[in-house]
Amino acid sequence: MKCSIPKGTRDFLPAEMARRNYIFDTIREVFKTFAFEPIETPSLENLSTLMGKYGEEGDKLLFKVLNSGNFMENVDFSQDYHKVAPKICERGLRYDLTVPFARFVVQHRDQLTLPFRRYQLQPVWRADRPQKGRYREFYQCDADMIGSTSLLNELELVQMIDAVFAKLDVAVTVKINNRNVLAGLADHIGAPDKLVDITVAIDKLDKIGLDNVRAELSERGLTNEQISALDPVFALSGSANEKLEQLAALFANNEMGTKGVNELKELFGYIDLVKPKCQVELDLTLARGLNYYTGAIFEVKAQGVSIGSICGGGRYDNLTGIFGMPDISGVGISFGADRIYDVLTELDKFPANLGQPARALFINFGSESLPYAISCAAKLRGENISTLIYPDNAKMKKQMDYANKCHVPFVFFVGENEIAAQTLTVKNMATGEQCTVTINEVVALLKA
RNA sequence: GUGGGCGUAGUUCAGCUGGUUAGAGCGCCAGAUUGUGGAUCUGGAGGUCGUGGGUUCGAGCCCCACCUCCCACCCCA
Repeated sequence: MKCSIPKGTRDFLPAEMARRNYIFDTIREVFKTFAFEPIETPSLENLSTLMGKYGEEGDKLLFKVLNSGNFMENVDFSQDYHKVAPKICERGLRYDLTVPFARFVVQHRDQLTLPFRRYQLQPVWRADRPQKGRYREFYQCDADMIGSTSLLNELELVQMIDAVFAKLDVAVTVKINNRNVLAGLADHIGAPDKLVDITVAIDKLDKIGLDNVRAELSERGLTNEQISALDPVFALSGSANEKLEQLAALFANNEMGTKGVNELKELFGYIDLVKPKCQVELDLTLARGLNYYTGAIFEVKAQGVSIGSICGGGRYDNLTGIFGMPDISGVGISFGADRIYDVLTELDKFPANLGQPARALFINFGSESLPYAISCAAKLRGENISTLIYPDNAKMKKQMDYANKCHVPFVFFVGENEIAAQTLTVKNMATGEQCTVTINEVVALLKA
């Protein structure tokens, strides 16, 4: 039988796991530093929890799970599949970590103290067609704060992004926008109902150019007058604060737009104070498709790597409301671990010493010398030094080869000579140097 | 979901206009005086040519379908 795994999923070899864990550990460390607490939620959610939260496209990309048992019972299969699907699939795999988190907050509200900050590192699934940097199963690393509308939260998210990518040594650009500004814009040109169409089209500006954006806006049902009314927005120039001043003037009589501008002004004011290492910019074309965002929206791109965004997020004012707990605002970000992996690979930014399973390997000289090797190995392990005894009395070359391939830095020879003298002969595999020492000297050497 | 490309030993690839027993490098295994690796040399194993149909006297090569992976669109981490 030929074996395989489903399209868009992957196995991870030890060497890959070492690099992946380096990413997860780095992100987790930063989350903890900012006082976030971990939670986990199930892979499966009730489909009713997930449906309708990600827009039309999102619903299509949800993996739905067929009911157990006789799922055909009492179902009229002659009707449209859109109607049949919810009857035979009551559960689905989670699409992101934010919606399940909103559900979690509502469900456990009695046990949570607001404002609540949680982090969550778990896989999500999307029935998308796989591509570069796009998988059907991938990990998101989310940090969200819920129960506070303070823009200090937004600032801290930017600081966390800055900290993570500084640690990973990746140059990134953080793009920030605000849904209220986009809504204000739609309002400004007299097409408040076209908000989604406007944002989707505008979002492609740097990819397809202004003319094509105009064409797409036209296709999406905007009049030429409405489209030209957007021109002042495309013409904005200068620093973030300068753009915001120009925008404020444009929104003089626009409540929604003014709210967005004021929020952005406050946030950029905070950001100026903390002076992040990464590049932070106001990008009025940033839209983000997830339609539960209501305030700030973020997106992070690695400089010099074309792989899409590696981190994204925003504020959602009423996600918990859908589950029966209104007026709770939350804001959060999600790091895409798999894309970050691809970026680090492309940039060759992984530390060289990852994936070293053992610090020490004992050559097996056969049963006579085994008791001594076992006790020496136990001593090293007791000192938290990862140690291996070669399991078989194989040829020396084979054992040395093995040490080489596994990148074991120190190989130990404990045969009859060493046993007689109660010493160990240790070889540094990188330099080839070899010396005979006592077990205590070994511990000091390997811990160094 | 739409469009395009790829698929030959473990791996990276070769394979001429369809024509006998499908090749190479790397890797693997075994040797080169049985307590010393990364070098070299010698020998060896290993392929239902992605899967299933079809065309043909004959198919790795041509045609069709399916699958995988990759690329673009859509959308997104």
